[in-house]
Amino acid sequence: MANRVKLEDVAKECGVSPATVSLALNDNPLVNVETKRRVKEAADRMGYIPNEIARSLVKKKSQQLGVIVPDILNCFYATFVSELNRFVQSNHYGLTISISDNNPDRERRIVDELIRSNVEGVIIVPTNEQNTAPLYINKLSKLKIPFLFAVDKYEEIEAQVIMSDCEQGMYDMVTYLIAKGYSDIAFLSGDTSVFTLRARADGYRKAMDEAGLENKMIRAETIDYNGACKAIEQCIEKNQLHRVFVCPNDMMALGVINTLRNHNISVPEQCAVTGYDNVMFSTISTVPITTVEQDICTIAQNSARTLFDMIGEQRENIGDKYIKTKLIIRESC
Amino acid sequence: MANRVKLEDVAKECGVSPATVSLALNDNPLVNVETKRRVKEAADRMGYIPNEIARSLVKKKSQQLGVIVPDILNCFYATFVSELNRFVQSNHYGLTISISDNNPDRERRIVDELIRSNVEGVIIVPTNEQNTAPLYINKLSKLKIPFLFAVDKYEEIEAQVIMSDCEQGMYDMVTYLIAKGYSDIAFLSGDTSVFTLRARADGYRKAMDEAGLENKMIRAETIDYNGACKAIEQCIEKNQLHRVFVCPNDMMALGVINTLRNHNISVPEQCAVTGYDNVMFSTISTVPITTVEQDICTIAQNSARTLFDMIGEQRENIGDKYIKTKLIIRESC
DNA sequence: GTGAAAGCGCTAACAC
DNA sequence: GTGTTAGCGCTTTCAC
Repeated sequence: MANRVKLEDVAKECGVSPATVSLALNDNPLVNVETKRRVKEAADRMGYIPNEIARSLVKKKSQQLGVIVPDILNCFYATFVSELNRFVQSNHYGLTISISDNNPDRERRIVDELIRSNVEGVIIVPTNEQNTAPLYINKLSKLKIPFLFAVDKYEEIEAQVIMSDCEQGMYDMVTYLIAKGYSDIAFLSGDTSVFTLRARADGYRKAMDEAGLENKMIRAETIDYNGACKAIEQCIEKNQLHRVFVCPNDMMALGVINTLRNHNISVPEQCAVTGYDNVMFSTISTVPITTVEQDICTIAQNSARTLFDMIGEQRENIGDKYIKTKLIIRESC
Repeated sequence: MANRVKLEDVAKECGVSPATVSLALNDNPLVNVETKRRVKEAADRMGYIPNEIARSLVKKKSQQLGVIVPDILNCFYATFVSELNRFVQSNHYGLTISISDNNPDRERRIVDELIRSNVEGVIIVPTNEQNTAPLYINKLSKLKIPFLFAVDKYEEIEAQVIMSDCEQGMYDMVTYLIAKGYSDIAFLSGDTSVFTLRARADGYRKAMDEAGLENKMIRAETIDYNGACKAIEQCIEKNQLHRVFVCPNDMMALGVINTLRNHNISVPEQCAVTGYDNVMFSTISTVPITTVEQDICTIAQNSARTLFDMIGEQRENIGDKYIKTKLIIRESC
């Protein structure tokens, strides 16, 4: 970062003032075409690279957005970030990607860092931990830095949210299963402190209740692949299998399928299984998994667009958005 | 970014100069303890947040590193980024994560952006495309911005590289298979323009040659799940199955296993299968996959440490590092 | 111990 | 059309 060619050097080389160089390089129409050409040629030849830091300082605009995700190893979040990145880039903004490691405290510190580095807006994908009233909300509001929550939400917090309508998605799934003639439908649940998960359970209950069927909740220790495997092992031991196992995510569905198959229980013939999210795993399973797709691209694009709107118009909350989900029917049920 | 509390405001509030506030807040021992306390209290009370952009400008240090990965959806790269992030953070640096979408041109543009934003060093995970002599190398060198390649490399380029010893890893795997008594061992290959992939094929050949066994290369159109499925379907059609299918990555191994099982060919009894990388998929398969683990954590940490060294000591290339791999034996062979 | 002053590299009025 | 000037918010000599 030392001894770079700067505006002044180019100016001297061309025998004009730094101001003219600045205007020329920014294609200001006021500058004479010939001068512009000369300046640009010189800048190019001298290997001039503008210093964005200096530029940001004077413009009071960093041209950067921040996004915080709990975990980049989770395909779901990774897809979100990937889409968001594309969209933000195409709007000539930069995206600062931060990882909270599912730690609310780390999330808070990241917000601080983002503020210090002058991002113009922040998209927060909540951790899967309870977080009643993060103080950073106040900080961001006070500084008038637009922000919103995406993919999931902290229920107690009043703020713009953009996420899937997970309850409806699960309702659609269970309704479909019932229409197909199934009635012994169990739901693999887990820690209910996470909003989206509770929403999925609610969707299941609603559909079952409406059909007059009995709710059958199976509690997994963890809501992941291993948790599902263990839960099903127990069902098998106790000889309490159900005709359908509805899972709140695809990883669990995969765990259920693999465990059943390893016990020579055929899917979908003896037991049907469904997932949620439509991540890559759901196609890669030995039996492709019927699932509910969250339109993560739309969520990402909507988040970015909304944030840009908030930045431009100083508009605050424009009302939560719940993005429609889509039933993906494959062979596991 | 407007109307924030700044150093000057805190100075006025405390009746001292901005210089003193700056020193106090940075815990300079020259400042009187009592003054320091007063200043800190005021800064805190007034909600002062330092402006990193201004600070970077004057210090000529951005306190940021940049990393470029081809694709954040790939678990492998995601793990790398995740680890790198942790390590960089703990060194009080920020990490700018950029995604090249496997596009050399985009990679070049990102390097430009990183330079403009004054990162102090860059870690590049190459795209899977040929890239004989990216010009950005010269740019970075000329500006004395330390950089290195990690995970994979562009063969034609002279630069610091940190990656797994993939050839040795595959050699170990095939040697193990041979020792186990297998002899009809086929290798699923694909596009050989990628260095790491060619290295794996080389490791296979070396081990087979040494044992005096016949090389059996099967060419897949793409080196992913679907490519592997198709390739195996063809083998089955032509009735050309082999006793062992060695795959250059876990996704392909999974494709092979699922395809075989869907044709009621048992793994590992009738056909054994091996993977490479030890990503999550390899445990999640119906038959846990025997694979070669790339120690991605070590690669990430080594990359960061080396880059920090280069930044600190203006040291250039310190010789390539090839990280040892590890054979992970599971049930697929 | 503290303050005054200069300046990091750039932009944006306002002159000319 | 182009140059002059005054900062953006902070750090860092160097006086006092």
